[in-house]
Amino acid sequence: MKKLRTRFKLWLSTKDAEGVFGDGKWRLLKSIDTEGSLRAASQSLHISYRKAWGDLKKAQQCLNVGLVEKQRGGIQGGRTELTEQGKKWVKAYTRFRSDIEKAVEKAFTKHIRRLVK
Amino acid sequence: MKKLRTRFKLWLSTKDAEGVFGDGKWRLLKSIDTEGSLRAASQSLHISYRKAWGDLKKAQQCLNVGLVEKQRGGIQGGRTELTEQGKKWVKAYTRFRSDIEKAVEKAFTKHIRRLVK
DNA sequence: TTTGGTTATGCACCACTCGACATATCGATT
DNA sequence: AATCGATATGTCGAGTGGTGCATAACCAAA
Repeated sequence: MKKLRTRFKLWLSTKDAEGVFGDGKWRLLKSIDTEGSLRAASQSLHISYRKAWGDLKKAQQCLNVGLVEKQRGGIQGGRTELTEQGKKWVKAYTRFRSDIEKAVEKAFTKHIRRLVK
Repeated sequence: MKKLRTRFKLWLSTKDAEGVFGDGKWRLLKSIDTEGSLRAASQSLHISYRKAWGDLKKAQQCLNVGLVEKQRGGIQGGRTELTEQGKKWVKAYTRFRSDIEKAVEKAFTKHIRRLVK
């Protein structure tokens, strides 16, 4: 028997929209926070700017929350920063995700490991 | 703020293959157990027989475990039943998944709910 | 031995997602 | 006002996974 590893995906949805927030958008927000711009964040994550921009738009629209503050123009072209709300979301989701990660490992050990042996 | 719902996907992988077991294959095994055939199981789950067959093959090959016993021919055409190992997998994964489901709800309440409020 | 419903498997097509482009717009600084 | 790099947004093509045939093999019962 090959060694097994757990995998999981976690996200939030509304009645109208699937995937309004999840690991991808969480990583995006974190990256925006450290990089200071949407473009730099997308490059850092190795995803297209197009996708990053779409994801961010979707999250903000569906959650109806201002996660970031964007600015266009200027000599640096522009910037994107997390709002206080955005930072709160990152923190909360980080803890949320961490709890699940631990639970997955624990449950795997408890229920699957012995079966696989 | 729209009401949020948690979503998660759970699966197991090896170094060589992604998704050797997970919610889909778990549901498939459960359905095989109640339906008695792969065809009936796939119809019950509203997935194509083609996919069900492929999923089952992949799980058995990658886990290197005999999850089902199949029989072809006969007046009823054939049948597919879970082996003891298959039943053990279903039970173990059921408990595994249930633990995660509870953890997700709990963590959501703890970390996200108040933020959304 | 004919039949019928299932397992077995390849292949073409389809829907969906994402990435790559192509532009357009913005605006503080020079 | 000219510049420069980021935001904003549509589109088209590639990759992926699933569906829908098509077809073969199987075999207990009639």
